Amino acid sequence: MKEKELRRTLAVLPIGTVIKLTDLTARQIRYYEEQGLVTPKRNKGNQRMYSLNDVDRLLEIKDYLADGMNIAGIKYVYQQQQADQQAQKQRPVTDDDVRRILHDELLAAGGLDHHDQRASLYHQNPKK
Amino acid sequence: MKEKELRRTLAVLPIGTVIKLTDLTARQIRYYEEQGLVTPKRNKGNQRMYSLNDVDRLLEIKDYLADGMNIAGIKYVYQQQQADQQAQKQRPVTDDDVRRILHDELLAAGGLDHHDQRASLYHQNPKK
DNA sequence: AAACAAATGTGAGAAAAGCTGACATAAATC
DNA sequence: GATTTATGTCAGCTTTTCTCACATTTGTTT
Repeated sequence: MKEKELRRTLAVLPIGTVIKLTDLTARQIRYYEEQGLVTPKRNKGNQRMYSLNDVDRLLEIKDYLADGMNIAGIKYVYQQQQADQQAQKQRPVTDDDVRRILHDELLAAGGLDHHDQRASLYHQNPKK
Repeated sequence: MKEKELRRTLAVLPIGTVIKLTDLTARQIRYYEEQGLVTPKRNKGNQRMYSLNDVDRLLEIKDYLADGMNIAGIKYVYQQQQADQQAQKQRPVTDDDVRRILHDELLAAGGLDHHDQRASLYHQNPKK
């Protein structure tokens, strides 16, 4: 997984932050979770921790609802997407895939901005 | 400012998250702030909120300290960097700069992954 | 219209996390 | 051996988050 994606999946945002970022209420956010639309991690104290991807997901949900779709509909959309992804995994790799993957790898290799090798968010050092 | 940079400057991480990310103690993090090495924002409840850039800064500080540098030294380094940036601002724009800027802009224009135009993390909608 | 379901509001009581300020301590430096 | 530097620890208080329950609103169904 590329470092940018990693950063987007890090569950580091408490619900208060998500409230500000999405302009949803805590009640709404927890309700959408109850409905299985988002699944935040929990910290040691059992508090919900969200990733940037979760925030995007919540903004999407907000949009869908504003469009008149109901939660059952949204649930269906996400189930469908997941099914698509599963199917994708079965599909054999084409030449075109190879080219695209190679291209992505090159971008990733050149795009890092770590300050040095000793300590980094994404590659933890062994404890001393 | 490009959206990636924007994301890195968003002060959304409470100290508990930063502790996990940096493996520093709360005491250390607050002490470095006391020494002017980081300046987290505060939320409405007066709690410190850190950005990803702040986290990088803290990891840097950790490295410097591990290298035997003391806080006065680190302070000096950051003052120096800030002075450099100030000087940079005075300098006129060269042809090379223009090329680099144009290149960055193009990358940014093609690299966005917003789901749609209505709601987004980085361009808030007007309240209804 | 009455009843129902969906989505959200609201409040209580408890737990977790964060704050400041003070004092303690280990290691390095004078 | 006295100071300074960097960090640990504790106490008392505030803020945030948790779950659970009940209320309200709006659109749909009998």
